[in-house]
Amino acid sequence: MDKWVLIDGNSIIYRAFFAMPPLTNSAGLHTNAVYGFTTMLLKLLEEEKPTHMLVAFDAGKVTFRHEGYEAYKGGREKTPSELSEQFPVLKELLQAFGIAQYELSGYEADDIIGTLSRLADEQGVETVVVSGDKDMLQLASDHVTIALTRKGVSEVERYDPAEIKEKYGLTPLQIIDLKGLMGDTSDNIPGIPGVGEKTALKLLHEYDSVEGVLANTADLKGKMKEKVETHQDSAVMSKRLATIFREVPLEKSTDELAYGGYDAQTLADMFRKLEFKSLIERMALPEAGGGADAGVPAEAPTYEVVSAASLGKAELASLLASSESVYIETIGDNPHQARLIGLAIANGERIAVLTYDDLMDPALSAPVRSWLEDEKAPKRGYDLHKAELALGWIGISLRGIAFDALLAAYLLDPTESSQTLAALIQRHRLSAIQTDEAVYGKGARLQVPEGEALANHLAAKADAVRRLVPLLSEELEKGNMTKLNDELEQPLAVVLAGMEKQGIQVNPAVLEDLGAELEKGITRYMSDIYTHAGMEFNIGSPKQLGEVLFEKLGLPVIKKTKTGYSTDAEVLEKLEPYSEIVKMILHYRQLTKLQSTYVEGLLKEIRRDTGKVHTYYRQTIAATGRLSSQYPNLQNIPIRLEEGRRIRKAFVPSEPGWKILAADYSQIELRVLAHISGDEKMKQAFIEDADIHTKTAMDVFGVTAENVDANMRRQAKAVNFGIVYGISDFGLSNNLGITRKDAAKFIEQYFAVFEGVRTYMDTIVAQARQDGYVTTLLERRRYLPEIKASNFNLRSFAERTAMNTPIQGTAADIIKLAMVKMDAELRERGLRSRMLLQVHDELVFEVPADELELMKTLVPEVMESAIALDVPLRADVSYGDNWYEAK
DNA sequence: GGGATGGTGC
DNA sequence: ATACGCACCATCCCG
Repeated sequence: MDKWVLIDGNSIIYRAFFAMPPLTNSAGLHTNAVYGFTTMLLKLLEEEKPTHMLVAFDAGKVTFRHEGYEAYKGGREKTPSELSEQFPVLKELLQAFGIAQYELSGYEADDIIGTLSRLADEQGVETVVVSGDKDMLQLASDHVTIALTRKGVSEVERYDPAEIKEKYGLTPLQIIDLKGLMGDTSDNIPGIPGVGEKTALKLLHEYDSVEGVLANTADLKGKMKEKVETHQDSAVMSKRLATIFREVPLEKSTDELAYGGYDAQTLADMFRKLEFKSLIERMALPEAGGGADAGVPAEAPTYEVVSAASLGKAELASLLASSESVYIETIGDNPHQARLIGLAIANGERIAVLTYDDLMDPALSAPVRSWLEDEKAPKRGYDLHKAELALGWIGISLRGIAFDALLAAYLLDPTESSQTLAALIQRHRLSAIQTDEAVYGKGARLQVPEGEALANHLAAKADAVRRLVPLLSEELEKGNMTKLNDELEQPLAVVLAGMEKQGIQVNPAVLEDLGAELEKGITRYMSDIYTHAGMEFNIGSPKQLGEVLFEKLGLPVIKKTKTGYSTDAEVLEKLEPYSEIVKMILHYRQLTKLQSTYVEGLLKEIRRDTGKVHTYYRQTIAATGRLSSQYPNLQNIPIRLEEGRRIRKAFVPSEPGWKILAADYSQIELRVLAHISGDEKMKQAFIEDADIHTKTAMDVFGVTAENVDANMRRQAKAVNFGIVYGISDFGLSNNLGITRKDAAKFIEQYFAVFEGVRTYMDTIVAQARQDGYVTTLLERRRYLPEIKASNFNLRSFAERTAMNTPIQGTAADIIKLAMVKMDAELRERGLRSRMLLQVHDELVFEVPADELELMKTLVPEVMESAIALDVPLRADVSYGDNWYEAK
């Protein structure tokens, strides 16, 4: 199915020029209009996925419209040189994109587009016309929609005939009449003086067209009649000028508009010239600078793709023995439900591909299965954690994972948003492969190809992995992260997969009972809220809620969001004194949150076959090195409020008589801070195992332990938290509800006591500025380019990150170490106890009765000895019949 | 389908 | 003229 996108080049570049702030590259070339144009192009490419594309330009100054009306487009300001110098640049850029461009002497861009859109109509090709000019609406039809720039350039508003009808009450062709009547000052088209949009629309609704109006001047009255009658000729001429000419003698065939995608290297070079660094990043274009070796040619494959079925036994065995990489393809985000598509195994010469069906054919796949399960056969791949789970659910255990390109790429830059294989190999300037989206489609249009197309794609990925492995290994080595990868993250991936496959039992009856109870509360609050408001509305809609609270009930507006009134909990708490309805809304929110996210959400995640939920820990998401948890997220199960905490009663052991045992690190982040800052006072506090917040209060307020009241401790606690997050007076003042000045004083007092902490904060920021990155105790790294930004916000954010990441990241390192050690310990001791969950500073196990006593001491022991710091680590352990009881 | 808003955890 | 760090997921609402 073809899709054409036709762009009015002149119109868009003008819009872009005026919409964007001035921008120049270091050579002094203005680039703002080109930049704006580019962002619009990218958006169009992504959203429309055109098969054909054309940017049309006006050619020269004189067009056929000037014949008979020389003043056409007269009175326009001369194009500023800052813009005119960008035209040739834009044309060069379009070439780099591989997008066709066209101009024809004597015609305007409108006319070229009008002619093409006529062809599109005739051929029934779906087409989008992009312009900033409302005139274009006359081209709208069943097949042609018009996208007009709204504000800026990248935002467009689309019009089909129905929408034009709705907005103006006109057909597309009547848009011409509209302009005939009202004129257009920017094109110096006169229309009928004194007739604006309002009047013109009224006339057209009555008489349909310019001709209709002129034929019925008798019906008109007074001034209006006079105006129309005296300017009849002007109206007719204006209509003619406004009519887009749709019979331009094009010298281009529509085949020449075909868009085949851009060459990443060419585009990257162009962007580099323009200094569009953010776009290079965003599009994951090859990084290294132009020069002689720019433009890595897309090499012809150096390998042979074969179906495993076509290989002889010996051939397959030899390939497996010499394999350098494996790519295992799954479709679907949740690996516990992902569809296994197939796999490709590569050595330098040959790549064998097995489809899912091949894998399910025992005769054919036996050697491959045993290779996959062979601990001693090393596998180098991409996202083998996910592969291990997907394989696990079809009865194949993946063993012998030696290297994972995804994991390595994450360690090399944990903030990189796209770690897809396609992005990775572009970053390493290897010859490109197709993106998954290009091969498989997405969303509703997801369609996995069969046969050769699939085999080639899997093979390309396996080969990409094969070539990436040595590059990534070397980079890890350079970054001192080989050990982190080989001895912590990689082993952890296997431990995590084990926990996830094991899953945790959830008792649905507990959730259902809780759900029924919540439902009652929700119903009650809902009706109370309606009564109070004097109307029914959707309480869950911040928009409607805002209208009720701030317009109907007239409560004071505390805070606004981009789109309207803010109604978050912080705002509502401030509104409590004004109306009883506020508290009801807060309660309603609490209950519906529990109901939808935790009761219904969790029930949906229970697998019928196991009665368990199997979360998926993602190891390559969080910039600090923490894990994240999905499907369901088991790292944010409520605990703070009793109502929510009861959700935890549903998490139970999977075997009768077993217990849930949980152990959590006490103050691990502050202990880490004490260690890395070396602050003597703080270290001493932990060595004495004091209550750190009380101790902080004593030191900061200069009082004895007995004189620390609850409020002082609360404030000290807030400061401690602030310190961990990279403190600012603004943040602390916000949190404690005190003035910024007082907060600043508070922080100053804190630093006066904990001098070592102050020194650490200063040093780490300076170090980040010098190195461009910060590290954790185990050499995990995070780059902070914005630490040098001139923008205060960006820079401050980077500075806080520099303070926080080593702390949060080291804490993550430590619990990860504990997990790997714990897993080994359970194995070596032949225990049946199972590690099930990790919640950042907590580990959750299920434990048979006869191992309970042992585990109560073993778990904290392993956690506390995971690493030796200058302060002791402490883990508290508890257990019960469910997660709630283990407190 | 995706952005905005809001809320849960550590 | 100023958002203390890191996540995931629900609903609403617009296109």
